[in-house]
Amino acid sequence: MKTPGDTGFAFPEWAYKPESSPGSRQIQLWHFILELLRKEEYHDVIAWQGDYGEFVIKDPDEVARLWGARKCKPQMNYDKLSRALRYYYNKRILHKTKGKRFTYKFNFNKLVLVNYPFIDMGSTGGSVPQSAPPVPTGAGTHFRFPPSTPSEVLSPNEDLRSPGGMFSSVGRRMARGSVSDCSDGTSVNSEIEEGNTGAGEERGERAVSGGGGAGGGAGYRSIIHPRLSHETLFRMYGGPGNPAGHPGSRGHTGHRIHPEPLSPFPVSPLPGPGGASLLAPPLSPALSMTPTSHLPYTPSPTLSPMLGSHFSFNPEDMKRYLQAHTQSVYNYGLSPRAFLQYPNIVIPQPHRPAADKAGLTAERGAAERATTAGGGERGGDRHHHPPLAHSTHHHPHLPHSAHPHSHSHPIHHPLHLGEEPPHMSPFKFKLQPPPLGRKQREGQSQSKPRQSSLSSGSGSGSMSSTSGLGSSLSFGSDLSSASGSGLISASSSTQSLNSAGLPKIKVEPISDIESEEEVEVTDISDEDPDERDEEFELFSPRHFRASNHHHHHHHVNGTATTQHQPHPDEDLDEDVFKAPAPPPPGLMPFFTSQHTQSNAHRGLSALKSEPPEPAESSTSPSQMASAGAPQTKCIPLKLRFKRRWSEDQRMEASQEESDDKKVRPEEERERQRQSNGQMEMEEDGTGSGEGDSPPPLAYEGSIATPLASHSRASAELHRATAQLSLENKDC
DNA sequence: CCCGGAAGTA
DNA sequence: TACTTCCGGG
Repeated sequence: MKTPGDTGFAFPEWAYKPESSPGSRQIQLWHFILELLRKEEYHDVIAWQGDYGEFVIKDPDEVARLWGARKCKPQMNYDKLSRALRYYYNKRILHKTKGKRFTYKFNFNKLVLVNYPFIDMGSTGGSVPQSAPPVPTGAGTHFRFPPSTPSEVLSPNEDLRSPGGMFSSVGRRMARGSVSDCSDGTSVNSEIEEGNTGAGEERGERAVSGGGGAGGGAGYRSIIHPRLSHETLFRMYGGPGNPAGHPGSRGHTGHRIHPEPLSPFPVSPLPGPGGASLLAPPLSPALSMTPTSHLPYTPSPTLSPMLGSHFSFNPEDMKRYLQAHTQSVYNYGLSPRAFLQYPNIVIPQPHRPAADKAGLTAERGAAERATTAGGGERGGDRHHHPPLAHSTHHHPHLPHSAHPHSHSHPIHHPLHLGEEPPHMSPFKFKLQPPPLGRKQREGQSQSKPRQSSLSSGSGSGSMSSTSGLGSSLSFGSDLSSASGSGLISASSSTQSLNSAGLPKIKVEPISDIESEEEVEVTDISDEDPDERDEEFELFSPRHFRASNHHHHHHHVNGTATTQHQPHPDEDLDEDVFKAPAPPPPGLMPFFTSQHTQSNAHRGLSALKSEPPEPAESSTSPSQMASAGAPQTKCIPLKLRFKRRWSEDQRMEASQEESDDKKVRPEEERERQRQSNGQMEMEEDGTGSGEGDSPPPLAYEGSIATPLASHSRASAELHRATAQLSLENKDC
């Protein structure tokens, strides 16, 4: 069967397709929507509003018209367009915000991650639930993926054109000419074109093409959140101090960690230029990749460019990446899941950001024109965001190739990355308290299951985002996972990696862990496991979960155990993408720690990583479940399901879940209804694949692979990832 | 308005 | 694959 493994982490095709074949690919609706959203000009017709990633189509007809123009489908109307949008539900690109007319919400997890794996949404808000992007009203702010600016900077070579540009470039393109083709041209392009805020950028059309390979690893930009950003960024790029870093800097100051009330996205205001916002280095999709999902489309080998090479990561890159993540984890309590992928790597200790700030330049700002708009919008929200300026001129330039680092940390062996011994100690992650937010939200939500919600306290119908959430998301699940401690010695990475030595990661357990777990467990059962998961898709658990689910849960006796597994398919789907990698044994434990463990445990067990200590054992949910698992059992399945559903629906945002339909609706449902107990079964086939043994990871190979491949791969990746070009020419 | 199946197109 | 078109149903 497909082992996802082999593909490894391919993203769902849809995610990058556009990029992959820029020319040919037609623009996708979501790209288009984003494009419109990012232009203030169109605020009258469509704008960010409300929660993270939520946008409202203020003028459906106009949007449809524009879309139709873009696609040369004069017959387009909102009804059709909306149908297309509805298809995104399954893809999880969007959700409908119920109750609000013409309001939809992006699931950035999927989108962003997909496109920019590196971005850590998590870091950001840690909290950002999923969609975080844009700040709602703020014009400048939005999240422009690609800051318009600098794109060039980075990629002179081009591969990436996109980083900076993904959208921006796209937009630009569209605007420029591409759109025009439609005869009627409804002005679309023109409109779009002009709009761009980004005036600053003109960017010369990018010379994109080229593929110059030169870049080597260089230039990726990552999208990072402000929080991480600096450091991370720097790391990624190389020296902090260097120019490269500077561009983006946004955050100086303490960065806005706290999101403004309005903007969910902590980051949102990316600094334009330098901020770089969000781009992710193409490196490894794997890591973050989480995303995807279930799509029916499995990752076909075909698609990804990378396939051939798989992903090869340059060790360096990986390292950086890891560092970044680590850092984020460390700092923000993100889940470590990322690391799974690279068992061998030792993660350097994250440094605390404190210092980094220095580097940042400030954003500057300003450009937003937003002010004017007022009339149209609904009023309420608006921006308060800091203006961003595009600093066009000073581009940060980055060294694309020039990272100082590149050589600086040469990696001897790919595997060896972790030269520095990670300090074990520090690595515990205790998460800092999450900024807040999500939990509250969750709480609310939990309390009120969707529909009923009204009653609950929210009082006002919308809890709307801002208010409550601050920034963080719920770490709940994540946390737990994160917090877990584990000691791992990667004993064997199955892979060949360790040739030299494997780095081991050791995590020290934090005392509270257990408690957490327990709590978690409890919670889960009670509350809603799903929710958590969902929320975090990004970070966490899913990976683990996915695979595990099926297995260990089983009906353990009635107890459904942690997850209910209502939708097996879902899991599967996700598995496909997310779980793909068999967790490296060694690591697993690490991650596993909490609930993770449970998941992990399946894999691990096979592998036999170190067993958690006895004490811990208690923690693992699975065990608990099996053991006594009182938790779950208490709740009737139906209830759980019900809950789940309700939540599901209610959480539009949350995303996932709905999969079942797509895949095999019928079966699933039945199962759900009937047995909760066993639905998993099937899955396991998948999951287990063959045994637990994880399929070989793609990256492995790559990693192992010498640089050569990597360069190529990276280029491809970059390209793919980076650019979303939307060309439309074809009408 | 919104949903989603079904069929068709490229 | 990603819609586009049509459409019945809520």
